[in-house]
Amino acid sequence: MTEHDGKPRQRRKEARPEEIRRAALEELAEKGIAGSTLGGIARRAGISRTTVYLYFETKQDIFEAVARDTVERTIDDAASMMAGFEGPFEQIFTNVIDRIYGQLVDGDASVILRALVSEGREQSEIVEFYHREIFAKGEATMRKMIAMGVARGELVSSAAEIDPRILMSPAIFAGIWSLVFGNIEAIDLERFKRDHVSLVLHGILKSG
Amino acid sequence: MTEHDGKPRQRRKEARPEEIRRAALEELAEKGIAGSTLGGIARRAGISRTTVYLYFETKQDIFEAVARDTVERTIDDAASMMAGFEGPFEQIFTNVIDRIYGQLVDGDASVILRALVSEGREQSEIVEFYHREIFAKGEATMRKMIAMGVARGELVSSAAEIDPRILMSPAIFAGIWSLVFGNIEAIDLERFKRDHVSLVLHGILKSG
Amino acid sequence: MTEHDGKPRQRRKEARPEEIRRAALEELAEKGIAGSTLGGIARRAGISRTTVYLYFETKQDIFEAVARDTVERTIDDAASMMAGFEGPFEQIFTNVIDRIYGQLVDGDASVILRALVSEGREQSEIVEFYHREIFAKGEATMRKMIAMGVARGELVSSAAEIDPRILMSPAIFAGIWSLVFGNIEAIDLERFKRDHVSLVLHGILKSG
Amino acid sequence: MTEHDGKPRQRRKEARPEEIRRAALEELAEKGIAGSTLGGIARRAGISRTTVYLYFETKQDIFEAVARDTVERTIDDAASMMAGFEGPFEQIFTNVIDRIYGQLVDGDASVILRALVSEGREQSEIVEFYHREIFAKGEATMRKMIAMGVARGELVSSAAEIDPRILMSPAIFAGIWSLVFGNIEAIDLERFKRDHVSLVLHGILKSG
DNA sequence: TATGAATGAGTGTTCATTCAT
DNA sequence: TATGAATGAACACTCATTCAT
Repeated sequence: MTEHDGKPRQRRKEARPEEIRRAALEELAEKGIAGSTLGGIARRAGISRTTVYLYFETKQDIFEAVARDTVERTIDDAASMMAGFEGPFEQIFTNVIDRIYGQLVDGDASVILRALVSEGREQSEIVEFYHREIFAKGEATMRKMIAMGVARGELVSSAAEIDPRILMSPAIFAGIWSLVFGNIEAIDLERFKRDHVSLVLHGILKSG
Repeated sequence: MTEHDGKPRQRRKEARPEEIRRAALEELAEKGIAGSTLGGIARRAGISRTTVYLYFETKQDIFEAVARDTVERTIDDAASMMAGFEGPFEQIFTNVIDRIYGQLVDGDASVILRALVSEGREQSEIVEFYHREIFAKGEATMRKMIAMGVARGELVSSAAEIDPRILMSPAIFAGIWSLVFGNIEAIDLERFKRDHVSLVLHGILKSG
Repeated sequence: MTEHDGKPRQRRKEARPEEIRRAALEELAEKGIAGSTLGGIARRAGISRTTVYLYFETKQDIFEAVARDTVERTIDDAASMMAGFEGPFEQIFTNVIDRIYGQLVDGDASVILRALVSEGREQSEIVEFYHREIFAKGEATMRKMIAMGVARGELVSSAAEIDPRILMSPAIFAGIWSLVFGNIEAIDLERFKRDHVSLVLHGILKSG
Repeated sequence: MTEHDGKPRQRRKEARPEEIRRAALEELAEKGIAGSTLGGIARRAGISRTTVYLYFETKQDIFEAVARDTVERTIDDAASMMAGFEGPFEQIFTNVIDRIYGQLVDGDASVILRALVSEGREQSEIVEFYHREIFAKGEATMRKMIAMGVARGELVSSAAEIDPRILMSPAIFAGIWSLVFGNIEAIDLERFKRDHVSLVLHGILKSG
């Protein structure tokens, strides 16, 4: 039994890499990184197993490409985030958080996140890449945003000291929760986001 | 070359399952779920590969047992958390958060967490188990704690409405971060915890 | 389709390695080193492909073992050659040549010889091994024999200067000829040996 | 990544087959017959893998052509050998032997020789071809030469009975030795040739 | 003529699992 | 209880060859 179903050979040089990446992402989402096979990817892409090797040197390469691809889109999205640095802090922050959820819960990034957690060995180049390109940059952006809020007098000055990753933790949590427990107990995302923002802004203590 | 190295065959059929579980946890921590093999587990346990089958029906079974095991210990720990429901809310919360970090960042739970994320298929029984026994209970506990804080007048009344998972998200995040990026950029855990608690309590907005 | 034909599992721990080596030698003889597959070896040995891995770590290992094995037997045989260092030179030489043909033309050594020629990359450990254990030793033995002949006054003194490999070249040639052209034009071995000995002893020039 | 590197497409359909043969010979010399790939040949020839199929039907065909090609050159060379059938036998023989070494040790024939030994299946057409065109003819030539020597009274009459292949065996041996052990222990070719000729002419026995 | 795209058949190797003792 | 022996299923990857332009 072979992967592809014997359709006439189609020449799709341009489109293939993208198709393969998409197929790989699908496979990844469904089977996890351990369960993903080249055969599965090929089948999803509608090509033969060997054709994959025309575009990628190795299985690892495919997944790295997928990760990079997703990263790039995430980065592009992040860049557009920067643009909206106007208005009151609350609005900006809400906006940013919204974007993060879009990527991490609904978008492809959640699949990559899972792969990262699964295979995350420290020596992996892709892990370093992700750390450098996504998390470090995201952290820096957050820091800048907070500094701005402090400068404007909207935030308490101690806010500048807080580890910015804490401010976005609930989004990561939501992404993982959806992956693992999504079908058992889905998160009411809108509410969750609202609570997230509200907590970050006001805390829960009475006096403040 | 076989797995076990011929150590004196100790007659401890009672202890075996526990030994295997411990070995599996080690293997899991070191190799990740994809890289874990029965042979590796057997070697660590000092027994032969086939002996494992006397105690567990399948590889999957072992890991489920390990997860359950860890869960139980986590639950016991959680139970002890309940005891300390005295003093001001801030102190209680700090205490609880401390425990969670202990489990999720330093303890065995992080290994299970990774496995959960890696292999987490919704249909998996172990996922349901984990959801039911850990997260749901943890959520309930948190909710109770908050309700208490509100009742005592320490917390804003709207706190009772907040999804309690948000309050512990940074801990989950820290656990995952340590697994994935731990060697690239370690988290200053004490500071992170302090920031976590502080944020949850006060938020970052000025007026409060 | 698997290799072995579904016979009940037989436990033959002791005998297996030898059986596998024999199977590998067969396969080697029939298919050459390029055409030899693990599956073929397994089939010949009447076991499954994976069983081979219980006894050898890699395909390369098998062939090295086969080569070593054959070498050892050849060496043992060579050792027994030494014993016969009595009688007139002509007789001794005839004896030795006889042995060499036995190994190189009829025996397993021809198969190894072919493999050596086929795969003989300089870096290969097995090539060095063969050179050191077989050819160098053989050369030394020949040299000793000739020196003895000279000392006894049976051989011209210049014989001691001749590269001893020349004296056994026809045997190597016959071995290779049999491998390559054996079925097209078989060598009349008895005659060939007689001619070989005669040429080495008397040459073809009239005066002498 | 493709094989050819986009050099200006030269219109030389005449030259192509020859170029491919040359490339194949290179590949054969470097990688051996097992390690030779169509891709490698194409790359060396500076064309694409599929272009090869315009000139040769199959990989096997290429190698047969290469062998034939080399054979032809060897035959041409052998023909020129014939011309020099003047002078004393010793000189003629020395000349012929010299030529054989030139082909078999230094020349392309050694590469073919190795391939022949490696893949030499009896049913192979190329083996028959080689046997018929090279060895049989060489044998005949040698036989003629010896007959001449006997007729002239230079050689013992029994020389006519000797299998002529024996007389050239050391050359074959030297060719193979160089291929296999060349890097470990090179042969001093001049000396080897001298010894070879000397042995064939005089033998090593004292009285003669 | 020339080539890039595509593929089927095959290879060595790993691993969870079963058999026999 | 414990284990060594054995195996089937699977997988990543290679390569000669064909298709379509």
